[in-house]
Amino acid sequence: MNETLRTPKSEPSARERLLGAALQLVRQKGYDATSVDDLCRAAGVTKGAFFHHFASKEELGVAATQFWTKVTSQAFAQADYQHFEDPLDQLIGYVDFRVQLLEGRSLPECTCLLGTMAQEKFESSPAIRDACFEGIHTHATEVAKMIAAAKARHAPEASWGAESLALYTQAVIQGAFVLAKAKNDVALAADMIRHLRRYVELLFHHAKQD
Amino acid sequence: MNETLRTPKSEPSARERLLGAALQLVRQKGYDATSVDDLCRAAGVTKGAFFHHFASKEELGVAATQFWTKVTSQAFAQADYQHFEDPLDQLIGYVDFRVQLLEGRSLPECTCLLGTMAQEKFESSPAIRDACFEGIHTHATEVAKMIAAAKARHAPEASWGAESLALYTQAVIQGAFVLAKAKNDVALAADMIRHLRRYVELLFHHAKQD
DNA sequence: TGACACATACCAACTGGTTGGTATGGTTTG
DNA sequence: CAAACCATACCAACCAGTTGGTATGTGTCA
Repeated sequence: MNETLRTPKSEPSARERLLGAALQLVRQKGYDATSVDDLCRAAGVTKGAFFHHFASKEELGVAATQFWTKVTSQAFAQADYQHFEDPLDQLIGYVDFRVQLLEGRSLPECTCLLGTMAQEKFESSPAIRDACFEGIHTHATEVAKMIAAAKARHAPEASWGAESLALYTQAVIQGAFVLAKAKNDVALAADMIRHLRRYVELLFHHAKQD
Repeated sequence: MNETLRTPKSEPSARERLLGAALQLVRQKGYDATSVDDLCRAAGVTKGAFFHHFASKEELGVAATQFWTKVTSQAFAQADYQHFEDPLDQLIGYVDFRVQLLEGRSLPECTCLLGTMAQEKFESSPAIRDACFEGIHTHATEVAKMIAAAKARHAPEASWGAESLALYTQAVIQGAFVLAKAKNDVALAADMIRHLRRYVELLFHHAKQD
């Protein structure tokens, strides 16, 4: 809870190194296949340090989702599309940004920790499942704000809901990752997200023509 | 290779029982978390039988994807939408059918083995990854046939490709499963797939208005 | 027809290695 | 000093895979 209170400027603490290793390894190998020893090795700490900071592997899993949400939300907060005036431009800009995030990255680097862990642990660990959904929901809420504003301005009578569409954007992105992993081809994910872009455009064009 | 040559009418062989158990358990607990002992217990056979039929756990994983593809493709072949005359009606009917498949089912029962395994093993097992994509690709090709026919009749000038859209339908469905698992709510998946339905409608309505 | 050869299907018990987790002791820091 | 931090050594449970064996065919040839 009192994170990063100890090392103001120096290198990250063991806890943060473990969390960083978790973001990498879990996306690469999956949660179950990533052992505590793997995490300790990658973080350069021992098992004693691990269980000093986390009561269990599951607790690290939950903490990793929160760490992920913190790190990624910072990246989105600094993206260019945030400065667009028209919320519809912001929304389209967000979708394009999601495509940009794929460029030059390998699959483990550009895919989502939350979707990976949720898919694997939804039954066996409610704590991790809920933590994953909370992270997704947090992000989707930000997207829903843009959508709600764009809807108010451009399509106030539309039948679809802003939150539902926001969740849909996340579903498409998660599904794009699944298919990209299966084909072992990041470009496939970009192709899928471009369909999402077209859908958003059609939703608003369609509304305008009403 | 010479499957079910031995028991013409009686109960399924150990091999098929193991594959059936794999469809259930892997969707429920994931591939790594499903041990060989788990599979043997569920199938009512011993470990010796397991390794008589499969050289390794990975080989069972590959066989399970093929078994899954066989079973599910039969279900789609018998669905009502196949008899619709207009290929666009078929396509919409297919999407609606995917929603129907969710009703009254728990998450492990209605989600896709291929997406689950691909997400988990895409890095650690190329054999399983490729087998998953083959299954997805096989199904997507069937969907692409409907889309291509619908496009030829209703939107011949459309800029999007039939195969790309077919893959997109699968991406949406996979992503819907991921989010549904995270929220632990099958209804969310149905909501996502209804967005897909709207997208398809917009694509063809839009083309008609050109 | 009967006997031998061989393959398939399956089982119980075991093995070496890995797993998440613990017990304990030492070191740094406020 | 006391608390936070971290290392070493260790454990019982579990893992995929192996072993040596039995039971039941199935094809072949005298």
